[in-house]
Amino acid sequence: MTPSDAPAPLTQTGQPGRRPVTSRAQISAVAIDLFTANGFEETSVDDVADAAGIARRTLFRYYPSKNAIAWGDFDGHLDAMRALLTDIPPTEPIAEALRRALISFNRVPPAELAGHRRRMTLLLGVPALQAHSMLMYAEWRQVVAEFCAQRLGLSDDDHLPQTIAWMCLGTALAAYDQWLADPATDLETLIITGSRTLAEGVSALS
Amino acid sequence: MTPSDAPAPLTQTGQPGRRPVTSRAQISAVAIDLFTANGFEETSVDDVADAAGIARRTLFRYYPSKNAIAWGDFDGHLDAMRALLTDIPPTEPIAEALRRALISFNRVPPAELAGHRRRMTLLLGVPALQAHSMLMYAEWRQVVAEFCAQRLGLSDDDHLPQTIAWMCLGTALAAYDQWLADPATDLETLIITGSRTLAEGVSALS
DNA sequence: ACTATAATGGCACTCGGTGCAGAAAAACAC
DNA sequence: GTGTTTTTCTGCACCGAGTGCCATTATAGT
Repeated sequence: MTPSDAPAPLTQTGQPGRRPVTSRAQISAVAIDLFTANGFEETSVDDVADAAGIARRTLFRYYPSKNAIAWGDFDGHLDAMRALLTDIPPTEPIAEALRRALISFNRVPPAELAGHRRRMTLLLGVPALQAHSMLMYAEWRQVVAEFCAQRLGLSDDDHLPQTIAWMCLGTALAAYDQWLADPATDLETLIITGSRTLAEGVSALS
Repeated sequence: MTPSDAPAPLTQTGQPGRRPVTSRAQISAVAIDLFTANGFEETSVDDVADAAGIARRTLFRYYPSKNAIAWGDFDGHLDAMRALLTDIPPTEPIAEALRRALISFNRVPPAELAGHRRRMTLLLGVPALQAHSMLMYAEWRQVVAEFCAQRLGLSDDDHLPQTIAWMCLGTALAAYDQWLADPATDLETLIITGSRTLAEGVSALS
């Protein structure tokens, strides 16, 4: 969740060599415009390259695939999530820590909210992107699993941390689905509600 | 989880027209052999078609994509999951119902265990298949969500049923990952362990 | 033998993605 | 300014997945 665009591949001033003509962020923005307006499948990579003012071949040097364009800079946000979790004091119970991290991670400035919504509509709505997102989520889950493992004195790839990471992902994505389906809802409220189920479990329901 | 091969597109005897020369199940079996032996990316669709003794064009009439071949007949198993859930008596608490369904759904006859393992190794290990699987999981989640919604007197697409469905999926997949990583583990035991976290929540851990 | 039906198979085409080699821009040295 | 080095951009040829179209082949029934 919460991908977006950041600086990324910008050559330092003072370095030799030709300057990049554009940026990953700009390409992603242009592409999302096209995808939203004309549909993802209906928009070819050439269309995006043309709109971005670069050659097709160049586009594939900024992004490894058409799917990846829609995500923009995700690695940057992964680092943010990692920082968020490590900054939480060890006194905080693990369920509360995850709840707070989920909320902070998915908070977006009001100015970016509309754009964020458009992007997430694509990522969670277009089948090809739903599928591709699985690969992004895997990295995100790993970050959560590392935190849980550390807290529980286990290894990253142990069963329990991985299970919790999956559940956190589910909590976030279920909230996003609701939020996208109904613009009147508040994403943060949904995440808080979901975190309750995450913390208290399914047996607390019946 | 737990895909496999079933009859699927077999023309009824007594019908006019040419008989199918093979079956979805057979194609999937042949393909998994190739994928496992030579790698998924390294194996072309033509390779699979040749090994199955049919034309490339014909292969795409059995399966809509290369990715789908690895899954075999999933819809059949979806129906099984649906039946499993509806057969559980309403007196059973929801957490217990989900636990039992997860266990039954993922139980495989010992004779098929080795093949199942090979298939799941591909599905959960190859990036392209991990991604594609997301689309299968979506249908599976929907089945679980429908059950939860009915139990809780809510709509299929309400927040809570969808959240629970996501968590169930996570429980199953985390168990599978562990099982594949270490052949000595028992899948059912892992699912039972995961179901505990699902039922009791994360706050029960610290 | 003739007809209707359903599956197979070949061909050409689109599109996503890659390897390669050369052109273009920028910094620096002289 | 000329030349060198570094980095990016671009065009081209190529591969593999997936599709539309149409002819071909096999089966059942008359």
